Amino acid sequence: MNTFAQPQSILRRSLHLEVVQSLRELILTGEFEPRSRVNEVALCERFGISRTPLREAIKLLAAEGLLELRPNRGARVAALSEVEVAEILQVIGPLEAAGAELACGRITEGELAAIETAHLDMVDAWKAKDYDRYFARNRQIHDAIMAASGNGALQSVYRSLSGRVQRARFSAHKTDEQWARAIDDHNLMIILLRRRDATALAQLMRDHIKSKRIIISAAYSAPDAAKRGSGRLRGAAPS
Amino acid sequence: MNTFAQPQSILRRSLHLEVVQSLRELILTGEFEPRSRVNEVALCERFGISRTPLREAIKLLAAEGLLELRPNRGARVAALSEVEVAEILQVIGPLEAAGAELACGRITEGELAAIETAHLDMVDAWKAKDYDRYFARNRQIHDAIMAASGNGALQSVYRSLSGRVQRARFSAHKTDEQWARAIDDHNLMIILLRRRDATALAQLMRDHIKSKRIIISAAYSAPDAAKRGSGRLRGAAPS
DNA sequence: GGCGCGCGATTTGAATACAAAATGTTTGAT
DNA sequence: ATCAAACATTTTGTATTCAAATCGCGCGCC
Repeated sequence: MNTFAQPQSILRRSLHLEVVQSLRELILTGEFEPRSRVNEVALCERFGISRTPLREAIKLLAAEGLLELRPNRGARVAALSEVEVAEILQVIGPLEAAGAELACGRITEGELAAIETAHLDMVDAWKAKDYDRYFARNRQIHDAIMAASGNGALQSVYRSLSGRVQRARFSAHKTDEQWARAIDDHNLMIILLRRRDATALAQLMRDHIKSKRIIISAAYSAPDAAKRGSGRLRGAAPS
Repeated sequence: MNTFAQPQSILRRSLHLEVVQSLRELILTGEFEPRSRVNEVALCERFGISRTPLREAIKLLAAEGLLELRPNRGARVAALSEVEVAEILQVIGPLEAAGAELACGRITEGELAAIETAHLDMVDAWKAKDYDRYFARNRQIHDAIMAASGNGALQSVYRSLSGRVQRARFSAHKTDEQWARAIDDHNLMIILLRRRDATALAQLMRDHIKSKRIIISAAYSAPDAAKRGSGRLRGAAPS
C-alpha cells in the first residue's frame, strides 16, 4: 500500500538544511524584502519548528551573504548597494568566462541541445515580452553553461554570487534596445559554444555581464524604478 | 583605573562568530587533520562554551567548505580530493587574474611598496630555504594584490577558496626548479604591477596558478608525500 | 570458528528554558 | 509642551534538556 518513493527523504536532510532551502527561496523570490527584519519566532511558527534549527539556517544564509547579522539585533535580508552589486558582477564576469571556456572543451551534444532549447524559449519569451519567463530561461542557460564546465567549485561559487544579485538583475528592467542586445549576445553565445570557440566565448561572457552592470547602474540611478524593483510587489500603483 | 580599550569586544562579537574564527584557525593551521571527526562535546569543553554556538559555527564552516556534515554522523574536517583541489585552483586563477587587473588601475604607491617589501622578504626566505616564511609572505603578497583590487566581494570569495586549498598548497613541496620559477613569476609580478600592465599581469596570474596546480597534482601522485603532507605532523618516520 | 542480531553507550539533532540586550512606551520633570 | 529617563515588553543569545540515531560490543546461532 504505502508506495512512498522516499519515505523519509524530507526528514532525512537535517532540518536546518531544509529550512535553509525554504528561507533561500523566500528571499530569492522576493517574498522577504531587502532590509526587512527576520523575526525568529514568527518564522518558527511558519515552518513549525523550534528556534534552534532556524538560527542555524540564518547563520548559514548570513555566511552566504543573503542575510546580514547585527549582533544582538537580529538578522535582516541583505540589501546590496549599487557598488556591492557592481563588485559582485565584476567577479561573476571572469567566472562565467572561465566556465564558458571550460565548457567549450567538455560540453556534450545533449547539453548543447538543452541550452539551445532553453535559448529558443527565451527568445520566444522575449517576443512575447514575458519578462518572468525570459528571466527564468536566461538563468537556466547560464547555469547550464556553468554546469557544462564540469567544475563543481566554479558552479557553487557562481550560484552563490548569482543568487545574491538575482534580485537586482531581475528588477533592473532593460530598455528595448538593451534587451535586443542581450538576445544578440545569447545568439552569439550559442554559435560560439557550438564552435567550441573558447576564447571568443570567454570574451563574450565578460562583455555580456559588463552590459548587465550598466543596466543595473542605470536602475539604481533612477530612484523610483529601483524602489519599485527592489521593494513591494508590482500591482495597482497608489493614487 | 579601568583603562580597558574594548571591554567587551571579545564578547561583543557573538560567541558563535568567535568560535568560527577559532575553529577556522585550528583547521587551517593543521591542528585538526583532514577527515578527523569533530567531537562536539570535546570542543565545547575546550572552548568553554555550550553546544549551541558551537553547532552554529560548525554549520557555518560546513557551508564554507572547511567541514563536511554527515547527517546524524557529525562533522569532520574536509579532505579535498585531487580533482577538488584542481577545480578550486581553476577558479582561483581567473579570480586572481581579475583582481590583478583591477589592482593595476587602483593600486597606490603605499600598497605597492608594501608588496615589494613582502616580496623581498619572500625572496630572502627562499634563499634561506625557510619554507614557512616563504609561504606566509607568498600568501601576504597575493592577499595584498587582491586587496588592492578594491573589490570586497572578490576578496572574500578569494579568501574562502584560498583557505580551502591552503593546506594542499602548503604541503605540496616544490622542487628547486619549480620554486625558482615561482620566484621568477613573483619578480615579474612586481614589475608588471609597477607598470600597471593589467593584461600581461592577468595572464601571468593565470599561468602562475596553473603551475601551482601541476605541483599539487604531482604531490597527490606521490602517495607517501601526499599522505605526509595532508596528514600528521612531520617528524620521525615510522620504521 | 565465523557471522548476524540485539542491546547498551555515545553522540548528534531538536526543543525548551533561561538570561541579557535592545526597543518602545509611559511617566515625570523642566 | 517637550525632552529625558526608567520601566515593561519584545527579541536575541546561550545553556540545558530530551529524543533519536549511530556505533561498539557481546551473545547466540549456523
